[in-house]
Amino acid sequence: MTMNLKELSAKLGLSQTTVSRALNGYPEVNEATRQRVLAAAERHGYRPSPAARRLATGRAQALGIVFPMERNVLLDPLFIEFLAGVCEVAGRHGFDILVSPTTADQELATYERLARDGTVDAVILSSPGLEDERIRRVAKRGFPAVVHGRPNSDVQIASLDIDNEGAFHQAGRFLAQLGHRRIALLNGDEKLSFAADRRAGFVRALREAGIEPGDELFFSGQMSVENGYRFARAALAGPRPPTAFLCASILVALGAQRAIAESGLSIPDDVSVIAHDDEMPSFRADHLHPPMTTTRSSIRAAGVRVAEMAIARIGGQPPEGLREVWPVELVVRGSTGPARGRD
Amino acid sequence: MTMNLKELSAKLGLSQTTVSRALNGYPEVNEATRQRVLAAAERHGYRPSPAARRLATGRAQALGIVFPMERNVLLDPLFIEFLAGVCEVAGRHGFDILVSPTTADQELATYERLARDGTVDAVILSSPGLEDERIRRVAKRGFPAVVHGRPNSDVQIASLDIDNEGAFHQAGRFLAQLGHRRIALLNGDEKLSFAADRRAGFVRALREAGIEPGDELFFSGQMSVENGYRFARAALAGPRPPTAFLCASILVALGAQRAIAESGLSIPDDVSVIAHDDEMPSFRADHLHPPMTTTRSSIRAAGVRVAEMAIARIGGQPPEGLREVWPVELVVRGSTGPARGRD
DNA sequence: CTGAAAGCGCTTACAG
DNA sequence: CTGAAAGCGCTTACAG
Repeated sequence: MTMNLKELSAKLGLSQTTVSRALNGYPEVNEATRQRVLAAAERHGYRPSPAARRLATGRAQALGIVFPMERNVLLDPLFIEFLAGVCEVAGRHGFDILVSPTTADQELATYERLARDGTVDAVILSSPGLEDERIRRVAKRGFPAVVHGRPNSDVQIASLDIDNEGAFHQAGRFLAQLGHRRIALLNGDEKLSFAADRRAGFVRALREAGIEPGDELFFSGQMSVENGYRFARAALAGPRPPTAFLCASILVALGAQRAIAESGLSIPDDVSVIAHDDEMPSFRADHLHPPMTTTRSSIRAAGVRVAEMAIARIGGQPPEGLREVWPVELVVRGSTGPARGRD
Repeated sequence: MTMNLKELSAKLGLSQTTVSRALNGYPEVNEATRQRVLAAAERHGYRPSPAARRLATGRAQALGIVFPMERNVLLDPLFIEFLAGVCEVAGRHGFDILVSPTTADQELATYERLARDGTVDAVILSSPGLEDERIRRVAKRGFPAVVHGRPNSDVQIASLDIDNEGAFHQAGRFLAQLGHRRIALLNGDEKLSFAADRRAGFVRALREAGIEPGDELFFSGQMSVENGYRFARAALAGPRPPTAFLCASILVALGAQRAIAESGLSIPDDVSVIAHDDEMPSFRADHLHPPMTTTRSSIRAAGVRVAEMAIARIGGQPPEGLREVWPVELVVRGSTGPARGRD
């Protein structure tokens, strides 16, 4: 039916061995022979069977991403941008992406299945809920894996994270320098490490500026428009209404903007706003009104780099050299300004 | 190294044939034998090699989704919800999901590769940019495939779409019944069929209500917050400011809300707003202020059903019976009200 | 530079 | 109810 190695070799009057070698770019093949083989393969539309190759070589030419179905952090729109980045690199290298659905209680089992099965050559641990056990077990197997996030420093595993602590430290310091003393933090879910890190950076900035953080200005939860709205509304209605907001995402900021407008306040005259910006094409910080000051880091670029690291690991590169923490840039736009002397 | 069929059979003192049959639930195996085999497999942590099984059977136990990297419709946050639905079903049936990245010019080639390779057992054509050639070629191969969207009626292929025409007809009629005569359509990119269908439904509603659609109230483009803002602003600044907006998504409506507020108008007293709601957990229509009237259809449920259809196709069910168009519900909430007599 | 042959780990007629 | 053997379509020592 469909052209396979055997038939192709027969047509060429060569052995399967030689044809296989010619096709796979082995050096010991006569150049004229190789050309003949390549031409014939092209002409007959020969495509090697991935299943057979996989069985013979033990390599899958695929990257695995486990998709935990209930963990709504990953159902987050951000995930698609990250995936786009991973796909970009994978496509360039001829790798497929296996998105393996799983429930939370089976997550570890799914990783181990992928690792043992040979269904994929490497696994991307893409989730901010970094329970150490999961990472530790994957790392222990020595199976190529890359964490998007921050593993404990004693675990031998490739990883990429952004400097969440530094980002919100920078943002907090900037607001303090503008004279803000009451700054609300509209954070992501602080059970997740990225959000905890951001809080730590923000608190450090406050301390350095001599501001004692008041608990009523801390909010944490899923990064959604409605939480942004709810949190900002609560903050503004409280006993010490903030003059500035630091938001975990553009979506959160969108909700906050609305609450601020409803309170009759304007940005940046009455209230300053900074948001973390993962560079989602559908909600661009520079298209908001006013354009928003952000801590910026492309989550798509992170996907690109994580995939590159995964492929490097497959190629035999050890995890030690593959640990990166990206600095985050503060991009000052129109949503921030000096605090009004209402303190 | 790792436990395989051969070793397991040796330990049991049985042939590979019998062990394989016991494991795969074939009826002709003695029940006692089966129990013994199952127990041993469990005890030794035996997992059959997917590559070997695939080579032997020709089935991959995987569903393919081609991910066109530039087509930003798919980079859309909606895609992740759709994918979540697909994953849910795939997981239940023991299928993996292969997300195959591709560039627009190689899209067809990627489908055909997946179809021929046996890398996947079925393909999900998940994109609103339904060029007929692509679908027609996939359909012609007879390879199991399901379209998320509306193929031409003469193409023999399984498909699921929502009734976009009916949805916006319903929404348009509802607004007209409330007395609105100047209604702005903030549509998605009308080169894509879902958006073209929505426009058609809306125009039909206008005609039926005796309203001649004024061109300056039609807007079309990527469904983003900023487009919602830009379009609504332009509409409100025009010579015939609308008293109602029909928006292609919650994101678009979010932008429109903001433009409306900036114009000093309030919802629903001055202006009514309806949006199409794909039920993204991060932007819930009922959590907006005021809660938004929507045409509602769960894109995640669509993912679920599309995956089920794909698996049915793999099971041999012919495409003829697998064509569904889901009705869309109009959910009336607080963002719509009677038109003020300003006309 | 080329080839014959074994092997990757399963499934499945076919025979008993 | 069970087994010996061929086959799925590749790759890769090993020999020449």
